[in-house]
Amino acid sequence: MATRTRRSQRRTEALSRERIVEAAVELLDTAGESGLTFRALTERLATGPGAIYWHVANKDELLAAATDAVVAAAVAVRPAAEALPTPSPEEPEPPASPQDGIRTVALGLFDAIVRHPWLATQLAAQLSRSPWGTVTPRIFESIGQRVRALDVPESSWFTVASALVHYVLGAAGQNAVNSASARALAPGVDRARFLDTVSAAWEGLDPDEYPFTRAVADQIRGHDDREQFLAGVDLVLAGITATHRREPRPAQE
Amino acid sequence: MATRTRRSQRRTEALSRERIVEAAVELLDTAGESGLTFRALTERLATGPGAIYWHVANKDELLAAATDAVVAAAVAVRPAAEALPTPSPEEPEPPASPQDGIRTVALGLFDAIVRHPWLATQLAAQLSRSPWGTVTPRIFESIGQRVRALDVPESSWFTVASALVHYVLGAAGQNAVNSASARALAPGVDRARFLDTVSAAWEGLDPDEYPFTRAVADQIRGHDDREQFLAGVDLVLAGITATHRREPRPAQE
DNA sequence: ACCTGAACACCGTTCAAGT
DNA sequence: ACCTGAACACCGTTCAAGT
Repeated sequence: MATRTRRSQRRTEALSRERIVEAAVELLDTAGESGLTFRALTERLATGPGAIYWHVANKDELLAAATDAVVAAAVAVRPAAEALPTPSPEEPEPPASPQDGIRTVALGLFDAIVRHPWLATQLAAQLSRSPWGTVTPRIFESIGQRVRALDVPESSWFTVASALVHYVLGAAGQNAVNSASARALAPGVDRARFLDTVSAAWEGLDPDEYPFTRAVADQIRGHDDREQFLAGVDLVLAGITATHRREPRPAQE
Repeated sequence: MATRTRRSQRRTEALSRERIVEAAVELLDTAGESGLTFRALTERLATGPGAIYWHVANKDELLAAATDAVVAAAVAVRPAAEALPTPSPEEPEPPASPQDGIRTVALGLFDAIVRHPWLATQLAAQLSRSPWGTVTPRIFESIGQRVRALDVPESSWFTVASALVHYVLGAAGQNAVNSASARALAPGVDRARFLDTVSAAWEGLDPDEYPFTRAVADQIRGHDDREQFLAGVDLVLAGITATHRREPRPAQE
């Protein structure tokens, strides 16, 4: 169907790395990870594979660029909820707490993964392939700046920021795709029915091997992904304040 | 080189799903994710592709099975450090705290990812593709059983266990592969030099955009992955006990 | 400097045919 | 029931050739 859709409509705009990455993200969003091929890309951009390879080294680099673009947009969000020191010095809104800032950044990443389900896998791949890339520092910095504003000794900045980033990525990665896979697996089925399916599957597990999972199976039914994600963030935040109190409690070995 | 290594040595053993998965894990360990192909697999098993497809539906299922096998072994570890109620009722060792149990399970997964770097990406892929698969319940159950032993109200079991699992997967995924990529990227370079490279790269970032990352760049130099991973686990554990105290503190909206 | 498009090596998967 | 292996469709990547 749609036999050879010629997309020569706007051959006007010159090809650029930016346009290629943009097309890649669109392709990933609409067709999934397996949908991003150089063939599909050339058709969409009305060009040949050689043209793409002029701007991008290979597919890995393209995936990294797509991931970075989406992450950059996600962590750069400075919503109304969080009032950072504004460029315009007038109207000094009451600055939000660093905790709220962290919640905001975390939710930004969470929502980004919901919008772009492929991000979960790509994030893991990117972070593991090159921690010195652009993706890691971007996320780390965004969280870290808020950690600095917390009451944490400088010697623990790295550990605390890392813990937060790790939780956010782990949770966003798993939680968020639930909603996506609910859509993907059964297009007509809504979220509630999807959760019912998972819940039922868990209740069907072996009672001897999976007592806990079975016990909480019904808690999954009504739960809200974002709410639970935030509850986890708060848990980590509570751990930070509990661990790094005013009085420097020496580690009692 | 090694022109057509015939592996007909032990054509004796019959092919089985188990042997295939085992070979797949070995291939992933030695040759990386891109090294696992049906061609390499058929050569290693001295068979044809059709034989493999008789036991395994497709590559995705094979990857899922390989992931599950490694995870099962990782969370099943019951080291001497943690004394669960033993099958043999004599010699009742002092039972370890649930916190220690959680640390043990977390470290087990951490170490598994260090030994099998491909696990980080696969875990993200597997968890996102099918939360109703075997991998998620396995990890969830292992952590959850220890959560139940903590002083947490039942209504929070699901949230608390999820938070722990998310941190562990996020942290293990990112942290662990650092050591692997250090080896992969520069075979002769040891870990200390690798950390130096990352640290130097972070120090070279834009001072305006990355003040925090630059500030902690030198903290990365001497840090121990496992130690930091455990510090994060303790942070979450501290948050759990701080949030769920004896006196049921009503949420003051 | 930027783009074209045929060509190549390789991959996952299928299937008629064997035992 | 289990295995063989040729064949197919498709993929990432290259490169001589154009402008």
